[in-house]
Amino acid sequence: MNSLPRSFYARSTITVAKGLLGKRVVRKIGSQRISGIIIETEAYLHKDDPASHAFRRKTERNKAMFEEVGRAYVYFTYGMYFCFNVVARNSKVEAGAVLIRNIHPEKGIDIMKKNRGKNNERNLTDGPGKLTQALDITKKQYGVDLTRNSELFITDGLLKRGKIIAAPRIGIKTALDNLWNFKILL
DNA sequence: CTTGGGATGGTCT
DNA sequence: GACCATCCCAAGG
Repeated sequence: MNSLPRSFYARSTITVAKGLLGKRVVRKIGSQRISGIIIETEAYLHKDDPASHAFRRKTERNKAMFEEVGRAYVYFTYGMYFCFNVVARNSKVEAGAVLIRNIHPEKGIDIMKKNRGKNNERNLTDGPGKLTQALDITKKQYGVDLTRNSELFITDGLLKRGKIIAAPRIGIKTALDNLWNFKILL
């Protein structure tokens, strides 16, 4: 299965956030392969989104949000966890990214359990900090090109259609009337 | 099932 | 010096 092309990510951030639902995240580490189906995402925009890291200005941390679409934006948060985003925006705006919040584990479940230090399959990847732990995504993956079949990429999934639920984004205190958290019913 | 507090450190003001 | 796009565990219903 081939990676999604750059053009997939060169659309409005909200469109891409919805479009990523049902797609497959693949992590290759040596001969090991871990994968899961994306079931929850969030869109983060630019100047019109006070909850976004890119709201104020381009900085060392958020610069990926302003650079090439289809690459990974990884950041460290709460002193302990990494969050994995996909850079996505149309040509009219300067910054944007989609946070991957929840994936349904597919391949490499034993490796995920080992990476997480947990055996409970239910809590393996159902949160942005949990799935980066399970897939061993850290700042080393900052800026990785997700359109190439290398260490980390995204392909078409098996899910073609499903009902999408929009809700306020999690863990933020502003812009709560923007329903930019998206989930797909399996 | 839900709630609340602590862990922990980079980033921005 | 304050703020986090979080998670875990323990305690209560």
